[in-house]
Amino acid sequence: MQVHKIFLRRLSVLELSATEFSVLVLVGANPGVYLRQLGSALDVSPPNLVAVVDRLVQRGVLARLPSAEDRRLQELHLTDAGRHLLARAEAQVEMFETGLEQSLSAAERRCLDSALKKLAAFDPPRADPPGEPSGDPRDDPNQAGA
Amino acid sequence: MQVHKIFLRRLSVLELSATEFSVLVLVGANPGVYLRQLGSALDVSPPNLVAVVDRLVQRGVLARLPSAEDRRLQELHLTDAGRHLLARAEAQVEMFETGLEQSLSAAERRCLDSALKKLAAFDPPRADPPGEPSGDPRDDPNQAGA
DNA sequence: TATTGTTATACTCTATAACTATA
DNA sequence: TATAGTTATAGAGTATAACAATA
Repeated sequence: MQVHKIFLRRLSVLELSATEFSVLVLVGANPGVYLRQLGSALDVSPPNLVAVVDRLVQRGVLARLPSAEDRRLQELHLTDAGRHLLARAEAQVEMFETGLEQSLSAAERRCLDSALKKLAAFDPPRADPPGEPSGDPRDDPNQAGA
Repeated sequence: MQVHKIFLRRLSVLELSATEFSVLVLVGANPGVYLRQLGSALDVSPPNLVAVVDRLVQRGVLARLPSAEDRRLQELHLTDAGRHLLARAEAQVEMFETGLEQSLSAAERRCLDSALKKLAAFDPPRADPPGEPSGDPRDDPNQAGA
């Protein structure tokens, strides 16, 4: 979480949130993606993504182009300013990641990587004993005690 | 982040947020703490903590007792129901942590621990080149490009 | 004058229902 | 009817200013 905070601070230098940065990266790598595709890739619902795209469009870094085949769709593209901003952001992030990597040895990086992969794959053993979620009637709330 | 999500899901079984759980743990370990002390320990501002405490008091797990010496202060204590809920929550968390630990070998745990400690201590090299934050006038927003 | 708990307020994120225009 | 983008709205989480009571 500490590392994530520093990552966000780096992006904030360019007035970008993590979501906005992700949008730039994904649109840059997939010119013409549709809003819904972008949203499912980022796990952001369409209603919430509209505001993000709006802001980036008004900022002049993103453009909505109507699709020729299906007039419900709109292709998302980076503008020239968008490509420039993305390049600056990626430079910031790369610098950040390099700094991070250098604070660990090669062996530590390998070990961390493998440990985190295992933790990310962790599927918790279901352990809901037949006790009620919270409305436990035996929990009569009464006096305090020091 | 994935692990944190699972942690939150465990607590949600008892209808507890991470902050609420922290409050129960800290008040349980420090009976009589004041709201401001609690807030600075949790990095939650007093205005925001009031609502959290309100909810736990109304739920019957926390109690506000007026301080005898300074009538501006209020001691926070767990009720009997609060101690019971805390015990259940700690059991959930302990089960969760045990599951996590068992998905790694002892060597992996040691290595992960040391690597994360180093990353948490990471202090980013200041790298703000004399470029403007974002209002760069040379970023004239113009046409898109596929 | 300073401090504790509190109210009010605002701004971001997130989540859901419903609308429009297309298909 | 189904889908894409959109609007409106509500709920959390977070941040700041200001207030009453007390020191």
